[in-house]
Amino acid sequence: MLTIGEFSRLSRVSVKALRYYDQIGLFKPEYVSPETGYRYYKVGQLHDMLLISRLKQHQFSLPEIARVLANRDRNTLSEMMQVKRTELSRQIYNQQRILFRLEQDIQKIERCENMMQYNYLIKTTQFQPRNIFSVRQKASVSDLGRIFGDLCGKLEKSGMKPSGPFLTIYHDEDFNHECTDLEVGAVVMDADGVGVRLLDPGLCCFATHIGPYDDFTPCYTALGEWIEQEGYVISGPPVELYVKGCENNVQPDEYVTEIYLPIKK
Amino acid sequence: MLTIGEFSRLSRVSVKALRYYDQIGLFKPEYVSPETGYRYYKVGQLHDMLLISRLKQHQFSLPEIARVLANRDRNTLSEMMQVKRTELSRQIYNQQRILFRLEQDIQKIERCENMMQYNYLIKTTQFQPRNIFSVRQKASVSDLGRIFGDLCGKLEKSGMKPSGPFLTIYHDEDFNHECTDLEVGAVVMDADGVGVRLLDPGLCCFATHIGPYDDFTPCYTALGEWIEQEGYVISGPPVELYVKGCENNVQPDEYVTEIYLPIKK
DNA sequence: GCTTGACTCTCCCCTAGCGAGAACCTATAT
DNA sequence: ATATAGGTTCTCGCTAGGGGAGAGTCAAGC
Repeated sequence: MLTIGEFSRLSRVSVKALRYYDQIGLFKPEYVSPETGYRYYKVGQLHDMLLISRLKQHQFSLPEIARVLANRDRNTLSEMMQVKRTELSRQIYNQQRILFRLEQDIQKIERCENMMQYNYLIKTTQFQPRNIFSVRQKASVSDLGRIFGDLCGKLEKSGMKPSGPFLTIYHDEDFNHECTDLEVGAVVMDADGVGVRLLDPGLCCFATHIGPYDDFTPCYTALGEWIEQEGYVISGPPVELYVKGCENNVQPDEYVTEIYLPIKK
Repeated sequence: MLTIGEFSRLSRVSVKALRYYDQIGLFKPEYVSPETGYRYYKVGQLHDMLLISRLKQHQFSLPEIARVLANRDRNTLSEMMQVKRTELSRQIYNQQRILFRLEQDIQKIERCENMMQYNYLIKTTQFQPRNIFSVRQKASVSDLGRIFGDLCGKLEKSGMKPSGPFLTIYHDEDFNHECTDLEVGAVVMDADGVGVRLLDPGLCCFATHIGPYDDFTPCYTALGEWIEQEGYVISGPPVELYVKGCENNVQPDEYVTEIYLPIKK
């Protein structure tokens, strides 16, 4: 039998982690002295620990590891590894995008520009009623691309063709990046189909944003300031209208997006 | 004045986060009603929040953001952004390595091999006394590369040339990936220099590991099992001897490493 | 004035452990 | 047999908030 320290050295897992795994029931020592509380492991347990730390290296969460340990067939494991792979490569993609934007901001600072400066134009307009074909669901903002893919599939199946830009409506009251109440859609001509609805008309202010889709937050901020200045109040969920996007074969730097906020006095 | 929900919508920051920032003193609402505890923000605060969420997008920690807000000169910010950039690109590199290893394991599973199988050979030997030139410090395992760089610099300055492989001794009793007591060194001939010391001789068992440096854990496990089988006890810190590494111009797949554990009956 | 629904508050638990501190246990040396 | 060193135990606080419960508050409509 090995003490926790000996087991830690052989398994290259910290004592803290071993205690924690015991506590949550993921991996228990062979024997715990009832008097002293000391944990004792046997050498044969090293193999299981090896699997656990391998999975941890692959960025499995502890509940996921527990699931692997519970049903030790090859299929479950293989499936979960595939999922991890896509998850991990998406993470890397995101990190790379973050790095790119960080470098852009570094350059801005070195050119003594304001990091937060953006090009936008705020105007007010009477929002025209438009027919939109849309799906609404709770999802993460980073899933928007996938949701648009689904939407295009549904559009095609319904036989409709978009006659105007794609758009997103943010229905949630308090914004949450991970899980927000999204409605994504496209402006269509034909109104006699499933899922088509009229976008509420009314007074709006909107900002025109030129550039990639990375971050529209400054537009929202500017709109908020403008609304207060002019003495209006927000009266509905914001709408993002992708006037010129990748589907128009233009570079991200030339994307045009309009961000609408319904307002009233 | 805006309620927390309105401010959340305009700044695209969750209500939870806003409350948390208030709690830790990072970003406080303009006014808090003493009776109801309701938080009220003013529109002008949106700009500061914009900076905060931008820094958060760049993966700044909240204490780091607080430091930026405390001294708002361009130099501090620029410096911290540079640091973040190197940090982030290192993270991406690590993620890519993880992904690569994950994919290797997926292939192993698909070929119905055991994910944990490794090639190693366990032998016992009388460890010869060797002169080593070494530095000892507490550091993270992932810093080993850097520490070896330092060591090479010091070696050159001292005029000594390594006559044998590089090595690492793990002095910590309980292993900790982030901060462990490492001694890295190289075997040298000349004994009359600073920092040169004799490696303790004695009975050892060792495993020869062939392949990249990703993970020696299975070797430690195998050594532990062998030691128990043969009725020995570990009597000192483990030593990793990089017999054939990148300095010998061989591919990672052909690296040879010997992992020693001092033992006694 | 009252109701109602939307909004907000605080409090507690969750991630995957690390770090520090106080108290207890074990093994070696005398 | 005991002193000492060093390993081991426990608990609390920390990251950066998310999720949910239960209760109080605000504003609009009747």
